[in-house]
Amino acid sequence: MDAARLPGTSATDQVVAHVDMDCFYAACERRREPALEGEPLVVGMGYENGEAHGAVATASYEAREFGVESAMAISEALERLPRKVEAAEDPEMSVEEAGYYRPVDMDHYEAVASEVKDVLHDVAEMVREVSIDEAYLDVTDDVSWDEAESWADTLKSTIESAVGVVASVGVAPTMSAAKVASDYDKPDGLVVVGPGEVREFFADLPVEEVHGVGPVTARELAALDIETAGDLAAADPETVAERFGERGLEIRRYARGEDTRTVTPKGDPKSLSRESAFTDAVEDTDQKRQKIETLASAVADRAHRKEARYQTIGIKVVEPPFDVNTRARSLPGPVDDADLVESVALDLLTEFEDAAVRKVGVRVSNLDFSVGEQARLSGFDGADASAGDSETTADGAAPESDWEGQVSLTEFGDTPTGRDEDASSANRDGQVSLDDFD
DNA sequence: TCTGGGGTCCTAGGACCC
DNA sequence: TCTGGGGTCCTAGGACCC
Repeated sequence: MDAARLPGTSATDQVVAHVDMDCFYAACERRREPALEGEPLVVGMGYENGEAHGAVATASYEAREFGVESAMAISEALERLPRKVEAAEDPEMSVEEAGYYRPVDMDHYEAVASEVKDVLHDVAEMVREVSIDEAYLDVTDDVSWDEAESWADTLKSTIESAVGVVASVGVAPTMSAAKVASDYDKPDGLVVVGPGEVREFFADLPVEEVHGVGPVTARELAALDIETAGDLAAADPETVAERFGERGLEIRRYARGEDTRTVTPKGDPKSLSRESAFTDAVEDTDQKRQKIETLASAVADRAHRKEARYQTIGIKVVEPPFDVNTRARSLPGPVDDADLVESVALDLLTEFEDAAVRKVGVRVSNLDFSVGEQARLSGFDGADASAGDSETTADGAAPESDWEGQVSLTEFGDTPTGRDEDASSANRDGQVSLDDFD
């Protein structure tokens, strides 16, 4: 709480910039296809040229004029904004009232994003990359409040000339205010909110603008007559806490301009997943199993490339209309084993054998980035190869290798208490067999 | 003619331990 | 036999973000 904010170390002393690329996917498409400049442009996820499935990932501002919005079904977007080619062939349609559609091409966007990130790392020591098109910069030591606006303007020009895409930038004393500021005057925005101006800046904004307030919370807040960020800032903390818990107090603090978070680099991921939707709901077991197998192998492959081992394997099954089910199973210790991901995922799927399913996903979590090379390099000589306390192993036996050269799972009981018994029972014959997980 | 896919964090209840 | 508290881990679901 406030006690943690000692004088002189308060997070409100920061100068934080939030950089948010405008319509990033669309901007990337235009960069390599300049004819799209100024035209209504929709980039669709799960979209293929000429098809109508998928959803809108990004709509250019010109496309938004036609009512096309992010996350909208492509089929609906097409009703509001037909494809240019079709409009050209149909005398009933006006080419003026049509637009261009492109499928998402993540590899390309990643490449452009890395050019942007290079610029950001050039101008700031501390950068937190939030997503492909968004980052926070801590420039406290380099930029005074007097210089903030011209500094941000220079940054915007640099990005545009070096990379060819446009960013909106917000500068504020806190991360939450900087984020709102970057969004305030989009596109091509530049908003500086000085220290002491944050509360006033928030006051009249709709409460949904506060980071962490989504549709559900906004609706519940409205029922309490809290409709602006100013209302939330002034709300009775006990009422908010009672209704929304700790999260409620947090969004209230954000609305008050109180945000003690500091800009730190993004750490290792907590989970990795892949999911995929069927064109129509599917009941056929083989189709479901096949998709799970594909996703399992993709997830395992990604984890392997990232040198992440995982202790929990899970699936997600979405039943129509949007009934999300998740199932997960934890292993006695972290593994890197594609076959195991597949067999556990398929086993978890059996519960949904008869269900109509519109989408499935596979996820690995409880990730461990620390042990992989150590286990290999240490040669299983009894050194602590895990992040946990191997000396607390129940039987005190020396580590032994099991299948695929991994350290015996008994070594990975992750707490000194309680878990070792589970681990050794899964390992009763001194070897881990796949049967233990099936 | 029905909405991608990739994440994070929080909460609640049960199991289990001391 | 009944009664207590503190703590961790696990699973499942939900809200939110981009």
